[in-house]
Amino acid sequence: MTLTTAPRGTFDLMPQQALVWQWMESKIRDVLLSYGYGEIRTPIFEHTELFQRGIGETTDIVEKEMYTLTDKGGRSLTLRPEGTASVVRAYIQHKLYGQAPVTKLFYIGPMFRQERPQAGRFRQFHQFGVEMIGEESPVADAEVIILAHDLYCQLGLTALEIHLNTVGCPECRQEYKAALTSALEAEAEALCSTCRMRLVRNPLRLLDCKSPTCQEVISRVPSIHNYLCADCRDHFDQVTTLLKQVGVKYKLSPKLVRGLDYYTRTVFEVINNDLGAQNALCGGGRYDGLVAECGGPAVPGVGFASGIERLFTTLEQQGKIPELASGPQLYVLPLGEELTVVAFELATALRRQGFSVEMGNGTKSLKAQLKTAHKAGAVYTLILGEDEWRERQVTLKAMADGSQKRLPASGLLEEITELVSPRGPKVPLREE
RNA sequence: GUGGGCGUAGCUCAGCUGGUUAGAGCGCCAGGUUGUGGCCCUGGAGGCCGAGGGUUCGAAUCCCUCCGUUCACCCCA
Repeated sequence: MTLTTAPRGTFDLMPQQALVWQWMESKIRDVLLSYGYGEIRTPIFEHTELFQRGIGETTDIVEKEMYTLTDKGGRSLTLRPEGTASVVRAYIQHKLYGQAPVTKLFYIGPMFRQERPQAGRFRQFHQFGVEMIGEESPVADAEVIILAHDLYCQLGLTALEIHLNTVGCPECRQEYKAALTSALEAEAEALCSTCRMRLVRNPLRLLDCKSPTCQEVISRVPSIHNYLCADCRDHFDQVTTLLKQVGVKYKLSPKLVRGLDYYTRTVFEVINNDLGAQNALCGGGRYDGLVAECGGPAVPGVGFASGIERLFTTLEQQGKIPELASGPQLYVLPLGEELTVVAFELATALRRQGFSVEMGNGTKSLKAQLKTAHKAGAVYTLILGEDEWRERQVTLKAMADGSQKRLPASGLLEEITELVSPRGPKVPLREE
């Protein structure tokens, strides 16, 4: 059983689906490149410590979701559970801060978290994400949010919500945390057990607890917006102003805090409410302390990560996945075993001219082979039967309307070139 | 890690309160057309009914255990 089943929470992408993924990936790359982001490909695993330091020791990801292994040299390595830490590590390692004031990078690839799978959640899943490092202006926050918005628009998606909030800087957040804690301690009895834990360890995370009784208590608690310092207040106002300026709609979500420790000031999510319980298509925000925390200079950063499986589901729901035909241009169809060799030569010659060509099994009937060609989505079939081959001719049949005509094998290439253009590169003919 | 649903043909699923050789649709293969696909008709192949144990004269059906899967909680993409 285990031998013939992909591990829990993982899946195979079969050829038809892989076409769709290639399509999504190329769209994503097009948009990100046009916004000035360069692709970075980092290792799929890193030193465990990077994630512990970067993401935060008390986060769920680090506490219970990492795939960690010890290699033969005794090093602790971890399959990356997210992309930002690796990008920041590479940024520091390659001293990109010395090359330009602002660095704009994107990544796309698999991530790994050991959680129980459910709708929209996998153990190996795929994300793309952007990181803009070195820019502290709110313009950067706005650019990143608008990029996410525009990218989804480019893909044809509608009815998505942008949820926006700020979690302040370490200073004003500390004040807010204190206020929050004292406000909640009086009512600690009414909170759920995990929230009572959070009250001590990370009171901010308590805000988005889904338990109705907790929410009832939380609804009476002061908002972080009353505790922001002047700079954070100003920063957030400018972000919202910029979004309004370019007509990007958002919802203010004062209880949005996000689960990774590195966020400062702006945090946001893009939500698709039709996705089920795991409805975040993308999440991100500003992380002004992360680069320093990871051993680099004190430079600010902002970015987001977007789930590709969830993007796929959303595209599917909204009917935005185009037909991606994959049938061969030509289907060479020999009748009888003797002509199979001739057909094989012909198919090879056509492939070397860049045409996509499939070939039938010459021991099967014409009818059976035509059926196969039809199912494969062939545009034309080339029938190689004894009758025509006696005169060194083949029958070219258009599958769309069934029309067909005989052609001399010698002039075949010219005829075909007029009908279809090659999909692939020409292989140079070898010199005799 | 916790809880609920579901595991029957390649796929989607019937199979009532246990009762002889386990079914349908789609797909696949072949034939109806001595060399012509799509539509139609006919036939065929294909199942240790998730695995193991138990109850019973008898289990796909009832009970237990395990495995897988799915949804939800926690949390997140």
